[in-house]
Amino acid sequence: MQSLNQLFTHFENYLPLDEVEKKELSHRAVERNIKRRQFILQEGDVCKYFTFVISGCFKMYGVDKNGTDHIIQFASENEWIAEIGSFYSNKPSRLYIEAMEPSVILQIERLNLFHLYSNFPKFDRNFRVIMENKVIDLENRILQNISSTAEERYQSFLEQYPQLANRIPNTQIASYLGITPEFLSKIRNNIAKK
Amino acid sequence: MQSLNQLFTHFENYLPLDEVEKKELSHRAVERNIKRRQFILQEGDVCKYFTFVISGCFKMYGVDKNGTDHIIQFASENEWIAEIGSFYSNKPSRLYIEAMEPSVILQIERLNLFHLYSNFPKFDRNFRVIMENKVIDLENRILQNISSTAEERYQSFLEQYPQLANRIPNTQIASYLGITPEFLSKIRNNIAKK
DNA sequence: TCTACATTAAGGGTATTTCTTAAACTTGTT
DNA sequence: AACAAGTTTAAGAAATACCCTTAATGTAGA
Repeated sequence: MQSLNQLFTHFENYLPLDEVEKKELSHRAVERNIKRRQFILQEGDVCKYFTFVISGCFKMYGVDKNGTDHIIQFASENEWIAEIGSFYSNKPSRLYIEAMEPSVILQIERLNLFHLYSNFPKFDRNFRVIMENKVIDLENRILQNISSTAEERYQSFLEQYPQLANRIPNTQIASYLGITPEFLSKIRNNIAKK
Repeated sequence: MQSLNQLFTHFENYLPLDEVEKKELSHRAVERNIKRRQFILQEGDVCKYFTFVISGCFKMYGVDKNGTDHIIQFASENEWIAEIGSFYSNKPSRLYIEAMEPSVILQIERLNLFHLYSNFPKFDRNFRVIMENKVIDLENRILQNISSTAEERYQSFLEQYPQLANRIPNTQIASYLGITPEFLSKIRNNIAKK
């Protein structure tokens, strides 16, 4: 299956899987087609899957008391997305994960992932490294958030995710940066003037 | 050694170590006493150690172009601290790690940690889980940062880290929250009035 | 132990950033 | 064609930074 090969290739960035591991993984990952605007996780539900994006794009976000969305993470091709807290604790999620484009994903259920972890230590290793990289990204984003103006944050977003910036609406970028769409529009206007 | 027992106990929260693993770990962890204001990592240096705090308290922070500190993380008893990006890539760190109190730590060097990972898969497992928990914390903090006012962020800091709040100066809390000390002072004044 | 220096906390006034609201306009979707 | 979603503009309001002063508290050295 094409999608599985893409996932195997992804693991080439870490410790590559051997044939037995590939076979085990292929038995435990399920491919799904997701429509634009379709949810793969809703607030109140338990996050049952670790999701790998084959094609398309997702956002994970929380909704505040005023009904405003706040995007914590985007995930596009070859990225993992899950509400980890809910996934491991089996408790209801406070977050949503929603497709921003028609997408294809591979999903691994909790017990299946546990099986891989327990029988093939390479998965512990690879996911340790995947998580470490996520920690690095999140710490950088925190530093940005507490030390930079909205305009600086927008500029670094453009530098860090040039592909995403062309793909998703500015309203969503504003939500990710923690500013209003109106203010982002003003920022873009300022930048254009320079 | 007392410190090592404290570290072994910490691993009881994950997959507890067996005797061989404890022995290996004890050969590869070095205890150090650190003075208040002493750095265990400075900007431009490579982060050579994964550090476990036995007692005392540290901050990891970046300094912006104006010379202002921005605290990314505190670490006190039984917490890990490292500039992971620098540690694994062997590249110079952009961050500092500094003791806020006289402290005792256990440090593991990169190659020693790699040895543990490679020979005792339990370390991959345990650090995978440690990293996952860090990702959960960081994602919560991001959500707070992009969705709440400074006063709300301060209130949740007090709820989440009541011990720390009594231990460290408000200037440092302000730096962690991404606001000026003056503004935090005003927030505290507002809260007191209620 | 005492003094000197540095750090911390609080407060006031002004400047800047960012939000809110509302409307008009454009683009995309069905 | 019709509706929903995204973008822009603008004015006033709120949040927060910046700069400065004073007072209290810690800390280190003679």
